[in-house]
Amino acid sequence: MATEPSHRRGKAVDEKILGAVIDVIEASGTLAIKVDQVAAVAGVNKTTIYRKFPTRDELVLTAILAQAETVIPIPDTGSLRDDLTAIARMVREVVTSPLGRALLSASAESPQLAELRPEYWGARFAVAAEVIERAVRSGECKPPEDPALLIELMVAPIHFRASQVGGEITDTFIELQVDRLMQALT
Amino acid sequence: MATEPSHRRGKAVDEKILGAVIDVIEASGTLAIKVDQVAAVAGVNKTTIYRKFPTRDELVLTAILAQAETVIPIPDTGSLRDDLTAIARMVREVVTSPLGRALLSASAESPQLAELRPEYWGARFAVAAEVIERAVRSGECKPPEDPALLIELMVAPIHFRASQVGGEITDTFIELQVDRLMQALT
DNA sequence: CTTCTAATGCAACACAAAGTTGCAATGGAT
DNA sequence: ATCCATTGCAACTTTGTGTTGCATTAGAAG
Repeated sequence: MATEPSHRRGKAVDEKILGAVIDVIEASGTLAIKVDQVAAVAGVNKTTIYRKFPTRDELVLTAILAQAETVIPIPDTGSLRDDLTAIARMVREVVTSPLGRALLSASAESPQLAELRPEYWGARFAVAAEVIERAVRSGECKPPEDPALLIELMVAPIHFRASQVGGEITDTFIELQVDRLMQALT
Repeated sequence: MATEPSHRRGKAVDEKILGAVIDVIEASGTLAIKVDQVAAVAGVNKTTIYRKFPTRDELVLTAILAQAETVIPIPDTGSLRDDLTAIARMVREVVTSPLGRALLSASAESPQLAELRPEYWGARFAVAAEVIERAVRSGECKPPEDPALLIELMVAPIHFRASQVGGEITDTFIELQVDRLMQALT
C-alpha cells in the first residue's frame, strides 16, 4: 500500500516552520518578518523554507491560515448576557494582543486573505450566534431575524476602537455593546 | 526683513513629492510603494526625496498626514436622519475606496500614526457630532450623553465590515446603523 | 547683468533582505 | 545494507533602501 509518499521528515518540519513564523510575528508585533529570522527560530535552513513556500508572503499567509483554524471555545454560562459578555471580552483580548493585531492587519494587505474573509467571519459569527439561538430555545429571549448580524454589530465597535480609534476598551464599553444587543432581543 | 530662508524651489517640490506618494498609493492600492516610483511620478530625483524625508516610512507618513488634513464637509440637510445618512455614506465611500483602505491600514503598522489616532478620530467624531448637537438645539431630538460616542458606534460597523468581514455595505446596512442611532436619541 | 548660494540632478556606491542554485550530508523506509 | 527524498550549506543574483561626492541650475541680492 502506498504509504503517504514523501513525508519522511517533511511534516514535522512544516509545523516547526509555521510555528516559528507565528512566534516571530508575536515577538515583533508586525507581519514584516525576515525569512532568516524564521529559519533561525525554527532551527532550519533558509533553503528548506523556500523549498516549501515559494515566497515570503505565501509563508506568512500559510502560517496565518493555520493559526486561524484555532477553535474558539463557545461559552455556556447559563445566562445569555454572561455568554455575550464572555464573547465580547474574548474579542477584546484578541484585538488588543500584539499577535491579534498583527494578524488582523494582514487582511488589509493580502488580496488572497481578502477572498477568504467572508467565509472566515461568517463561520465565527455563526458559532458565536449559537449562544443566542440557545437562549431562544430556552425561552430566554425572542428569536431575532439574523443572529449572526447581531454578533457582528456587537463586536464591530470593539474592533473599530482597537484598530482605528485607539483608546482603552473598558469593561463599561463592552457592557454597552452587550446591552445594545440585549435590547434588540427584547 | 529675512524673507523665508531656503524655500526657493523647495516648497513646490515638497508638494509634488507628497502628491506623487498619494498617487502611487492610490494606483497600487498598498502602502508598500517604492521610492523610485515616487521619484519617477514626481519628476524628481531620488536623492532629492531622501534629502527632505530621511526614510521611506517618514515619507509615507508625512504624505498620509497631509492627506488626513483634508476637511470633510459636514452635511446640513435640515433633517437629522438625512445628515446622519450622508455621513454614513461618506464613510462608506472612504472605506471602500482603494486609497481609503490603504490609508486606514497604515495605522496598524506605524507606531507613530498609532499615537496620533485618538486625536485624529476625536476631531472627526466631534465634527460629525455637530449634526446631533444642531438637532438638539432645534429641538429635533433629546440631548444625548455623548454625541461623539454615538457617531463612533454608528460608523464602527461600516469600518468593521469594510476592513475585516468583507461583503457589500448596502444602503440597507447603512440605514440600519442610522436607525440604531436615531433610536438612542428618542 | 553679474554673482553667490542653496536646491537639485546625477552616478556610483554600500547595505540588507529576498530568492536561487549546485552539491554534499543524512535520515528513514525497504 | 541500500536507496532516495529531504535537509544543510555556501555562494550567488536581484531588488530596493539609503548614502556620498560632485556637477548644475534656479533664483535672490547687489
